[in-house]
Amino acid sequence: MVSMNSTALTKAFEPQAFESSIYQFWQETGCFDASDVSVPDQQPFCIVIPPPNVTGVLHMGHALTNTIQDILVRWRRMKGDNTLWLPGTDHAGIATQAQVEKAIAKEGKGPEGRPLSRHDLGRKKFLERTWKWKEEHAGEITNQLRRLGSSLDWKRERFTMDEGCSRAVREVFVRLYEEGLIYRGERIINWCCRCQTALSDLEVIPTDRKGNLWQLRYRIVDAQGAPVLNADGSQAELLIATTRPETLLGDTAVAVHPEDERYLHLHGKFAVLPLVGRKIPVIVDAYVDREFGTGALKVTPAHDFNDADLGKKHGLPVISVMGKDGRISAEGGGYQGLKFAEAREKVLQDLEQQGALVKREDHAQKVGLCQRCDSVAEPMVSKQWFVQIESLARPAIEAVESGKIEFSPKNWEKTYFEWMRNIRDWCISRQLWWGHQIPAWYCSQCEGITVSRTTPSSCSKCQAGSSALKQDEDVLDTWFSSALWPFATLGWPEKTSALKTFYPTSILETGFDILFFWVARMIMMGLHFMGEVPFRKVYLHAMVRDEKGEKMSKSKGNVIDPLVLIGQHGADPLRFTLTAMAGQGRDVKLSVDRVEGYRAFANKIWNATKFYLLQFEDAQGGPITEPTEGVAAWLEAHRAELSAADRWILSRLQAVAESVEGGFARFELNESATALYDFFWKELCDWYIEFSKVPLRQGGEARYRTLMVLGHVLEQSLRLLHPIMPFVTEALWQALPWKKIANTPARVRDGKPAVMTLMFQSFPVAQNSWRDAEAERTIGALRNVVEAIRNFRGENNLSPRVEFPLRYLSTSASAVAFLEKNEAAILTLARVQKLERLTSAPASGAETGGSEPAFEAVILLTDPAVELRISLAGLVNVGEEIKRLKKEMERVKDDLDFVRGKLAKESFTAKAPAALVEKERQRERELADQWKDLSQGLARLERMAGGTS
RNA sequence: UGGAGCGUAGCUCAGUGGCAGAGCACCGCCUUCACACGGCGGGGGUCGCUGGUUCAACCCCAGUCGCUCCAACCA
Repeated sequence: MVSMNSTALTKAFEPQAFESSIYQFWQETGCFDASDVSVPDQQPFCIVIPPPNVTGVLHMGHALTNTIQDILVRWRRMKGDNTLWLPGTDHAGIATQAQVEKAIAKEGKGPEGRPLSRHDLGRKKFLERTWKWKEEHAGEITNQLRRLGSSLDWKRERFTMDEGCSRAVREVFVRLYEEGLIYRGERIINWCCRCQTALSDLEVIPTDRKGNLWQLRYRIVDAQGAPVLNADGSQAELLIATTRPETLLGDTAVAVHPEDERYLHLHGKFAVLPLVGRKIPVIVDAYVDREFGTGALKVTPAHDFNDADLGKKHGLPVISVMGKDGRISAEGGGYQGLKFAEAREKVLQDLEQQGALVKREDHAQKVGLCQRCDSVAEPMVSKQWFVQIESLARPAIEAVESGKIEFSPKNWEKTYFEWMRNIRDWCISRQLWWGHQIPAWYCSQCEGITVSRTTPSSCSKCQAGSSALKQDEDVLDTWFSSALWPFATLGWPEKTSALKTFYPTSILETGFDILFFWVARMIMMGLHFMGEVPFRKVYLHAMVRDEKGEKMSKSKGNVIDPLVLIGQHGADPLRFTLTAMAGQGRDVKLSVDRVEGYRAFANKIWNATKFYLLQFEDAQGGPITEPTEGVAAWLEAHRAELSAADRWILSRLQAVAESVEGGFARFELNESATALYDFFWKELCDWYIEFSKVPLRQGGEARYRTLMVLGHVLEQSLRLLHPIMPFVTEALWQALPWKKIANTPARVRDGKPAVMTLMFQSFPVAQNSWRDAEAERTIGALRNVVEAIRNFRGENNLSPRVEFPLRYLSTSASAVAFLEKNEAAILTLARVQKLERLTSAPASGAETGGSEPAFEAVILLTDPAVELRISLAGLVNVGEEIKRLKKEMERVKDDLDFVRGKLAKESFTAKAPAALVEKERQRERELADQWKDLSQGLARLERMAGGTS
């Protein structure tokens, strides 16, 4: 048996004192380790981590996703599953390369005094540098995940560029190529001039920009180049509208709507491109919007996605006028070498000079920005590798349609379908160095392509030797390797036992922002290569924002650093906050106040446990011995001896266990969190522990019994809380006197030593036999009595130090019995001197002339049905009590009016359920009685006030 | 343009066809022997707006306004 050294509990919750040592204990004793093979009747449960960028730092989004995953994993582990949470990091092509390039640039100057670039180092040296950078930084984020408490199986940690993943990438690439699903082609793609690479559609963020809409005048000619004249003999012209005049250098057509009457006479004619002089056809296509601009548009197939489609449809030539450096290419004639923005100005100037610029107006437009660097992404034609995606998408759509994969929240399925059904081929080549180099070789002899899992020794087309072969310089999109994550990390393409045990994985938990980037692609690749979905359920959490609901960003300076919060308040309060606030379908607006509030909750748990332990040490009559049969069995055997409070808290424990389980199962973790918060604080601490002080003081059997109940409830609560707050619960659980290993996880049965940890205790299951409606009613009544007296005290600003006797009057035998039985609890909780039963209403002192109390407060209760009386002599002046009574009467009056109004309507009494009507009638009677008693009490007090003044 | 989500107390959010809830903040009283990171009490809301369904609507339906996000072919 491996155990932890437990130390005395500090006075208050101090997470810094135990978090790191507890994590170390878990990790060193193998608590996180999964087993490649489940034991009989053990379920596998697996989540693969969404791999964070290897050189990244933990932000709130990571904190949220990993908290949620850790909760699910810890919960399933406690339920006895063979649980694997697989860690790893992503090489993050562009992001990482950019970091290293930045570092190099700072280091020195290259030729001509420019900052040193990767090209000065060369590919080999640069990659060496990047690997070194990766090794230096990789530990940072994984250590941060540890600080959060993540129970990841670190022995299986993977990296998207490790040997296994790289092999999987090559395998997938080659197979898809052989199946014709990967091709190389010259097509329009998004190009980031700053990052100098192609981007996929997803990596370009459409952004609103203020722009202009210009109208340009084109001259119309016929096929022979002769001017076309209007009816009046003037030169026929066409006005087109454009937001990007500089692209006209590459225009190969103008387009109008086929039914646009303004342009019918131009069908089959040609336009002369200003500045360039090229004769281009007027094409007709229903795609053109007649309402927009002039209803005529210029077509630039090389630099606009829609125009590319049009060009393809109409067989237009593609003229690329922009280079990868973001400057006009040789095709641009006199504009060559200008940057796009410069070219625009020059083109406009020249057009104006020629009289071809007709009009300029303001126009809001969308400009695509590079996701990484925020610079404008230019559509241009380029030779790239693509995945032919449609045949991969089809089964991926079906998998969700058929329910083999379920999304939560469900409405994301709609978004998923929408995207998948309109999916475009995926550009997978990137002009970077950091990443998986494309396993394609070009032959200098025959120009053939050889695609191979390993470096080929000869050209597959002409058999030329390896010296004739040159590997493609480009690397694959980072998301290409991420798409293989669920099976590559489990050993694919080898048929490993881990793959057999854990694929398909159970749940994929991530943010909806990478639904298309990652989730959809994993589904496609998983289905294609494993023949099975990669996961059964997808849970998409919301975004973490600041307390104002704004996206956290470095530039806004509103970033809340999870590590700072962990340092200040501990990992558990942060985890609890994220859990409590992560309701489905709603952004998480994180406020530090909230974290502080839940730190107080952790402190509450801490002190409640301390209270219990204190009782243990103070036991009178020798140390308390553990029942040999165990606490749970003891409780079962002694059920009949339990008090109402005992049965009540045990009943409530079942209710909270059910809520917690339900919340976890339905991904409504906030429900689990709030159920635990309310139970632990408001029921266990505020009431049960207060009740328990009476029997604990009493000693003997009552004390023993109470310690059994309290110990049991506390220990079960720690189990229920553990998935959300692993550190503090483990620290406290280790300090408990009696612990048994309750279940036998796989690793114990493997013959390794068992570990004494809360992590492996069975997760409480609600037991209906402990549900006790009668006890819940009793305690409810008891609370009513205590609260009524506290309320009286509060409203009269009476210090708890001021004790007074309480007298009561009741015609209900059960109410009398109830008060007699619970006298001790009432005296303690309401701080009452003594409890005295009256058999008849006392007359006021003035009426009897005797020694009866001069005047009394009257408090009416319906459950229990009693009239409480508190002598006011020396406590409260009559005026104050009259005020209180009047306020009370007002409340009763309002309620009574409401109920009577309801009952007065025949439509209600006739159509509402009979039970409800009866309930309302009952309520009306009670309120009427109260009203009567209160008015009598008030009249008496007013007489008294009159008499004494 | 289409789709989704959200509008409930000063703030952040739960919530249910049957008399509106929590945390924080606020105001009283209390250093009561687990906890001042605490205890007890209190004030505070036309549940965005307008209609409809219903005996009964914060909840269901239709519309409307506002905010946020996503997908987009209006150059």
